[in-house]
Amino acid sequence: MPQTEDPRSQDIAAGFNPRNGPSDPPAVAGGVGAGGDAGRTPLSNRIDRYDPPAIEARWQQRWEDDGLYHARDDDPRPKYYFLTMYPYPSGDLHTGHWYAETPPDTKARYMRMRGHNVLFPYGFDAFGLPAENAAIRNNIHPFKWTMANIDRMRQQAKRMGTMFDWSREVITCLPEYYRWNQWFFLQFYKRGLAYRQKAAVDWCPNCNTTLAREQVWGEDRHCERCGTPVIKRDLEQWFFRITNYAEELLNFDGLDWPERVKTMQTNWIGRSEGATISFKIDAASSPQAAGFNPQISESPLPLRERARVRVPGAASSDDASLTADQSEVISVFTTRPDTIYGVTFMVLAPEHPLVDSLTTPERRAEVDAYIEQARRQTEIERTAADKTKTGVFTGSYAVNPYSGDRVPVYVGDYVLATYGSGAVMGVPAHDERDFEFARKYGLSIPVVISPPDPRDPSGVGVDAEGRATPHSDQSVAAGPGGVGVEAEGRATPLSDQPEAVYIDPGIMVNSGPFDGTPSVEGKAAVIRHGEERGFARGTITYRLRDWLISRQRYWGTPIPIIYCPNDGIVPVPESDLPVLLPEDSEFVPTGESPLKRDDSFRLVKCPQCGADAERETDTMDTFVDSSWYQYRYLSHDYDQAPFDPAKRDWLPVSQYTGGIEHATMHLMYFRFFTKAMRDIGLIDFGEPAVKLNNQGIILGPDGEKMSKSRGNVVNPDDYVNSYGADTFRCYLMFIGPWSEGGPYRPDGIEGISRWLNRVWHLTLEPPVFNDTDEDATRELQRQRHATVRVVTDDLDEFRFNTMLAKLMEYTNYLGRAKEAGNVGPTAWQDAVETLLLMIAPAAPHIAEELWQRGGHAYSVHQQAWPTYDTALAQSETFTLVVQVNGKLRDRIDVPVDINEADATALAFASPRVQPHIEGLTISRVLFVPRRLVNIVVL
RNA sequence: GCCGGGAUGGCGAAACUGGCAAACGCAGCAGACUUAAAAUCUGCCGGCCGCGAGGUCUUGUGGGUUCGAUCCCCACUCCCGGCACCA
Repeated sequence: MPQTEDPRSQDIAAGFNPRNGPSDPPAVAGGVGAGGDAGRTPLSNRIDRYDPPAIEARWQQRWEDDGLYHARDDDPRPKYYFLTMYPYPSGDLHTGHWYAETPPDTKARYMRMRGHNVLFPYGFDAFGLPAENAAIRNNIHPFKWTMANIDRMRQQAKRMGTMFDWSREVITCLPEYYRWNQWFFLQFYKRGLAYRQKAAVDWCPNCNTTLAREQVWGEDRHCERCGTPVIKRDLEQWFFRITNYAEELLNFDGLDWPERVKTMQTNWIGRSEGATISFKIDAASSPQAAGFNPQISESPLPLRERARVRVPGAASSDDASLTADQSEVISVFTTRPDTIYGVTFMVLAPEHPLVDSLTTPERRAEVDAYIEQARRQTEIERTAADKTKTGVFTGSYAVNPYSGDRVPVYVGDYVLATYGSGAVMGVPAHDERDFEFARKYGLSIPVVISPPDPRDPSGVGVDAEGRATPHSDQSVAAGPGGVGVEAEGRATPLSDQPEAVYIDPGIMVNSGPFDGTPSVEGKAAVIRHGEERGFARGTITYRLRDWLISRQRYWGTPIPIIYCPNDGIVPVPESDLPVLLPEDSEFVPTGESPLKRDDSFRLVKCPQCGADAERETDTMDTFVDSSWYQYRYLSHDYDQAPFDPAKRDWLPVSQYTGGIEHATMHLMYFRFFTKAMRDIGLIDFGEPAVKLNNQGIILGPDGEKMSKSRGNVVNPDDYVNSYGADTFRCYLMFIGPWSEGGPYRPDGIEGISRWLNRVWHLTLEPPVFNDTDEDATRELQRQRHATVRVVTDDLDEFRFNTMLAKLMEYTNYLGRAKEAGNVGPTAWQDAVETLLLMIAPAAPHIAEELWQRGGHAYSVHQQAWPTYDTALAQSETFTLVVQVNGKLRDRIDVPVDINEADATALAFASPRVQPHIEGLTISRVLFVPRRLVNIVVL
């Protein structure tokens, strides 16, 4: 048994004070896990006390022996694919797993009782760093470590009493699984969805690997897994082109997903509408003859490629016309084309490929030094929002294609190389960053947008009629200490220098032909103007970056690529898959993947020319594995394709559940993969899961994240051993709304335990029936129907806490009815049966036990969910609330169908109401059927 | 800074579409059972005033709408999450 294999749980249990503790021998000895047929042995000797460990072990064995939870492909009932995020096999099934998995199990069991053929599979996300770290630390092979953990966790998971269909289990580190990761990679490569590129990428110095942008978190840009701040490194890496789907990923039509997730993904994708505008380099100032390096100007701009420029309505999406001659043109992306006449400088990111060629000889030393210091800074230092903007002049000028202004070109590290085109136009009057930059370097700050409201205190340039007035005199020269590289072109006479930026919409001023145009319309007008003349175009830019999947680690899927001196990048032929991860690689804590030093893996012949070649030694991000695992569950040993197309009618996933922390990681990749699979032709739908529900995070009793180092880990085994799985399951659901999570409070579990004990005794010790009272019997029936209604609604909506509250209320009511002994025996029997059916999803073991002991046919989990009749659920009377001026004054029991006249009459007749209305004028009387009467007095 | 979500008894929480605030449970108090304890059962359990009947206040703060507001609107405080020099 797993609990005896785990020395830790024993240690902790020793100091634990359970009700059915070790010193308290079980009522029936030898029942626990004694044998597979224990559940089939009729219980002649009655267990009079509720003994969860004995009951639970027995039923778990029986269910497994019977294959009760195997989902059958040919079952005629409507299919319902219920998926819960599979766990990483860390070695211990902890409270978080219980919290993530037993409430969904409750819902899945409920759906099954509602008549669906429910597939509820489970598996293990088996590749990943911890296995490799354990290998380095303890000299255990990651495979052994992982498989041992899986064996252990599988046993622990079975104690949860879930209806997981273990016959479909998926383990991602097995070649039968990961060969399909490689197969997907090859399909993606064929279609340009997988590509290799050198880029400045995020590197975790602790995990010794690159990370995807999604896996870098927080203000300090730390590794999502280990918390270490990441650094940037220039590396050749493999990417999946998720940005191809940026626009489609913004569309959540038909998806029943939490708003929170949709919002997070929308923000993450970060769509911006604007324009790409080309500024020509002013030939007179450019060091063209000497400085141009054709290699640089011809090298692809990674930033531009990855910014997925799209042109709505344009005939061609090829932006070559804007950028063909990059040596002479700087492209910028702006969301404010309406401010184009306010440009007084340009800033290039230090990594921008034009920086070198634009730097004049006399500026060279300063620019090189600046770039060097920018490179030395960490990502966090560079992107700290409160950092002062810095930059250096390159010596070159660019020409504003709209105004003809000649503006200086700077290099500044506040411009990101990875967004837009890596260059910005500086509009200091209408952009806070540009304003700061201009102040610092003494650049002029001409106002080109005027606030629309003439009474606006900062409102300059709007006349009495609210129309804009020309602003030929708004530009101003440098502030004190300015180094002063002044834009040339138009006159910029002295005037008031704006004290603050104005970023809101307004009226375009000082903007040539656009003067007087509202800025909102001006955006389109400016773009149109530029498009007609070939130096601008409407552009949509996304913040989303392509998914970096290369990992410099051993324990992952080998990327099926060979590098040949003759043929370059050569994909491994599909017939050669899987590329097996070698088992005998040596683990040395050098921070490098063992694959790099494993010649028997690395050295191969080129599949095309036979020359000596090398394999890619990086492995794939483990998020690749989880991007499509739901398909593999359908046919986990199918060897012709990722999944057997004959099983398609399970798809897509009907209900998915998992932690909110995956909103912008797994859940983005998960959607991307399904869309890519659709485009490959494997499936005919574009979203992986119709409905999604997230659970919150269960915290330690101290309200902090559970962690071994904090010592606040709640070990489920302790509670399961003493209270039973049913109690622990229900308690986790009772704590509060499942989507909220929250601290685990160890004392609260007593209440659930008491409740299940009450259910036990209530069921097994029927009332002594006295004279049957018709009213009491009818009330019993009403309570039954009303409870079924509430519990059904609550389960439909994932409201496990209120479902359990209602069941407790019903149990309490039954307790009183039993005490009174005045209900009919048949009605009582129905009432108790219904109770067992309703607790079956949440507390499957005790329900099964009591169901059997009640003489019913096995299994309670194959019964239909109880139905209710709305009419029968309704009471014949209700409590009429009587208010005077909205204040409660009396409550009167009245028939449900009481009419207004009668209700009002009763209200006025009430002795409690009288004193509050006596001598006062009645101004109104309100009657709300089935609710109240409110008497309004003056 | 921007975008979400939230704030209700000693605690976790509930309250349908604007209609009895605090269901259900924990903790606490009192009682029954017991030689005693545990377990179990019963009752009480937001604040203030009152012997009581009852009155009065109360859902983060301040306003508003309404016969009536935990719920809708405005302003604010605090907490949590996401994003953040994204042009």
